[in-house]
Amino acid sequence: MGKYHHGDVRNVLLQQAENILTEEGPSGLSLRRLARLTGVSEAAPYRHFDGKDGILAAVAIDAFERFAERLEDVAANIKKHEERIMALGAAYVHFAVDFPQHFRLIFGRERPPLDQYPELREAADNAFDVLQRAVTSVDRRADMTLNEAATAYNRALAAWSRAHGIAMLVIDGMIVPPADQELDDFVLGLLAEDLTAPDNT
Amino acid sequence: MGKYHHGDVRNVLLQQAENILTEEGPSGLSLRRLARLTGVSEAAPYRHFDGKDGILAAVAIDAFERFAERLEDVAANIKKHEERIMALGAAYVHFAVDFPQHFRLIFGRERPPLDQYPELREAADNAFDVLQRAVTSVDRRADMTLNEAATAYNRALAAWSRAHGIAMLVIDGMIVPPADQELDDFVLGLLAEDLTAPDNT
DNA sequence: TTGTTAAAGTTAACAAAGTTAACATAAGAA
DNA sequence: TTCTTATGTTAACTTTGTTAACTTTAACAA
Repeated sequence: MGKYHHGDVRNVLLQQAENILTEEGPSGLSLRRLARLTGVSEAAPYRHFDGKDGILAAVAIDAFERFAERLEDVAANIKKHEERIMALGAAYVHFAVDFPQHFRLIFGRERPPLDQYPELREAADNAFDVLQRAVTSVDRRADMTLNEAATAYNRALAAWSRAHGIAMLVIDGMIVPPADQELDDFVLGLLAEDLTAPDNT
Repeated sequence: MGKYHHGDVRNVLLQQAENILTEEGPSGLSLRRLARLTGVSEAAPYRHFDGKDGILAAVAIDAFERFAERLEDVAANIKKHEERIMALGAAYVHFAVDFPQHFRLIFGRERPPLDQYPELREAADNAFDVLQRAVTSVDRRADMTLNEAATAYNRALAAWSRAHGIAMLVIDGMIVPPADQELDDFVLGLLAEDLTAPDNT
């Protein structure tokens, strides 16, 4: 009775998986439910994916690519180094807020192990390379001292971890961005805080 | 045949749950397995906890308390305000590294909803209060202007999110602290980075 | 002491999930 | 055409969360 070989099952499954993820997160994504929604038998997904982790990996690859795209867009359009770092941080958080479940998937425990999915590892590495390059591009001069290079690296880590922390806490609802302010401005303000400076005004 | 009322089942279950969590994370924690390990029937845990979420909540409460204790210890022993913020950040990350699964539990999606477990909410609020107080204590003067208060708040958020980001990325293996440096020093260095400063040395 | 009751166990069952095995069909190569 | 492979299907097995129904123990009132 079922239509065999309608040729698009893999894509339909993936799209449905996206939908479920977006609405309910990885925990709501059950293979059987996915199959039912797609109108296919409950074992069919196994013909196209390596079990549940396989599907999650595929979705995560997609998410990484979208993430990297966004960051690249921002990085490409801003010439000044300091500004670019900041804008990247804002874009990082903005992505998390726009696609919280995707963000959680690519950074959380539900993400399938990178070692088992080479394409996933590639997608992840690519996304972080975009960050790394954009943050350190100006600083990576041939005549850098070791010390300077280390400092540039540290700045990259600092920028990254700050953005990441804000992103996590915001999508977890532990930090609530003020309603009367653009999200990006709020983030830029937090990124710019200097904890070593004396606290006047 | 089974010994009835040996009186300590709840505690034993909780301790075993701790063990499993520490070793395998929340996903490895199955109620039935827990019961088997404890040497009790598979439905017994339901007499002591409100299902799986109930057990997770109990473990999370414990984790929050340990977390808050650590932070309080640090905060109490450092008088200078700037130093205290930094030390708190380091302690925050240190806790995450020492108890990654606990940290993930109290901040991740596996944590049962706070609204359904008042004691859990209380434990969470308490932990964050410790942070908030320690970071803003000096700044919360009666004669503060609105602007000054807002700035103090922002500094608290900035410190928190930075520490949180570092913690997350380190326990996820995306940032690897240098082996030749104390973890605390590494964290302090990252916290102190000022992204707005020009990048010399 | 006895009888009652509530707490703390138990077994047995249900539904849902991931997964695999065994079988069926369609498409395309030989 | 026939054979092979990719793609489906159904049916089973295992584990898990959960609940219902029953049993035992401890505590306590009479």
